[in-house]
Amino acid sequence: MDVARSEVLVIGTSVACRSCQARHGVVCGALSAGQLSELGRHSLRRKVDAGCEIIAQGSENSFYSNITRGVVKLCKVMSDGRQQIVGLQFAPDFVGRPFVRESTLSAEAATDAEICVFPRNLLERMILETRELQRSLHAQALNELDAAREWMLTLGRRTAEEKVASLLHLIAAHAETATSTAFDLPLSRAEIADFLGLTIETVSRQLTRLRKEGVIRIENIRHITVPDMDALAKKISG
Amino acid sequence: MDVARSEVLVIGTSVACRSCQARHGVVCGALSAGQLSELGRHSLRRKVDAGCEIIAQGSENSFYSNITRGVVKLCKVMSDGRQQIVGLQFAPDFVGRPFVRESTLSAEAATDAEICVFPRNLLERMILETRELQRSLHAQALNELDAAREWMLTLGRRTAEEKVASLLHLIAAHAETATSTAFDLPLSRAEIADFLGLTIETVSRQLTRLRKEGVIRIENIRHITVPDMDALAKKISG
DNA sequence: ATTGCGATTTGATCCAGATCAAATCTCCGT
DNA sequence: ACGGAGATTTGATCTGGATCAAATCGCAAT
Repeated sequence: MDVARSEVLVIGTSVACRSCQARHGVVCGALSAGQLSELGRHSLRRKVDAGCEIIAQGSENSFYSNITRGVVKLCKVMSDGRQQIVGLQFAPDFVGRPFVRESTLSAEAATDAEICVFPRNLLERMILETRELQRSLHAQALNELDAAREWMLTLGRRTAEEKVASLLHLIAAHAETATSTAFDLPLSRAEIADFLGLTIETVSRQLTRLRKEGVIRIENIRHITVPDMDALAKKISG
Repeated sequence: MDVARSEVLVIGTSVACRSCQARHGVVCGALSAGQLSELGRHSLRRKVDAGCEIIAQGSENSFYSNITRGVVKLCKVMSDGRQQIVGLQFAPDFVGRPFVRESTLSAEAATDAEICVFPRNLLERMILETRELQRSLHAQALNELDAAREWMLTLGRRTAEEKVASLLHLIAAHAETATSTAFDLPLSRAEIADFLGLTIETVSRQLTRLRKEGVIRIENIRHITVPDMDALAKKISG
């Protein structure tokens, strides 16, 4: 854990998990008041800056988290440096791979974020004890699997323009604004490229192409508006 | 269900699921004797030919299965015909997407196969009733998620030669022979292309390239031997 | 305001893999 | 054995996206 780039807000009190529960964190939302209090005593709330590595690829899975604010990217890197983002997670998702010792991917805050961290052993014990927690984590795993497979279609069979449009559509769907026609990109151009299996140059060219076609407006480098969401959707062949 | 291309072996007796249990089917392996008997009374064993569609994309999820023999491919197709295989499943995997009404992908037998089919409602009730079944399906979902993410790296960032080598490596790992240095391809060239996000021509060229390099021998169109598994692994940049 | 540096865009060229086209190979039915 | 049709391989060419190169932008530190 990169302590230098994170700030621990609360340690070792049952207060720690109130925030998760209030936000229906996948873990905390499934626990009884008593369990929540026990979890709270052993958990901590962390504020992490964009870019902070929460889990390192190849490291031991010694803790898990709930995301309470912000966006987390899941990334796999090859020994020669090529890398691929294999998932984006948003509040109130659970982050971690239960029941496996070593992580096969890294998890990194894509934006400034807040997470609620619990020790591995305690969480795994609670999963075994608590039907509702297992059910809730099972449901998240199935949703992530659906998302991963949808993304496999994008990676394998869509063109660069369709890929970029798919990403914008995905981000818009998770944007917190009611209109969701204007949103901040949680990813840099390089991260977008790593998500789409493209280069930054191609991402940039496709964004300017969508802009010239009038499908999006690039208010500034991190902020996009979509005048007509259907026009964007039409760019993604179903 | 494409009944024309399948053969129902046993219907409506508690015998039906013995085969799943003996093979440690993900579902049947998690049930008590009493539950197994109830499941057996409502399940049926089917023999399906290669190419038989088990679940159609967009259809209602009205039943689930255990694979007891053979290989099943999970496939997504776009309206313009482009398609992507998003998963391969082997015995004793469970096939289906619990808790979702409509299937977002199709499942098709890649080889001749046998599956044990249960009705949706019964299985979902048993999941809610039975810790061990939920645990077991949760574990499979997590494993499929790991596999899907590994494959996203392959789709997004590996070259055609690395992709083909990755596929051969994957198949070899699931081959049932003890040596696993010689195996049958469960997929045609077209299916391999759809799994790797390539065209059949590129798949064919990469296979002959690997053959000319001495990494594989193509005994016949569906049968490969790998003289030195490490040489194959070296073709896949980690 | 000015400098400096990383992020982004834009331009020029290249190339891995797609596309188009044609042989071969397999295997099934007669 | 003989057709014949689909599957596979091989060849020729094209092209979308990569790579190499150079502005330009954004913004934090001075």
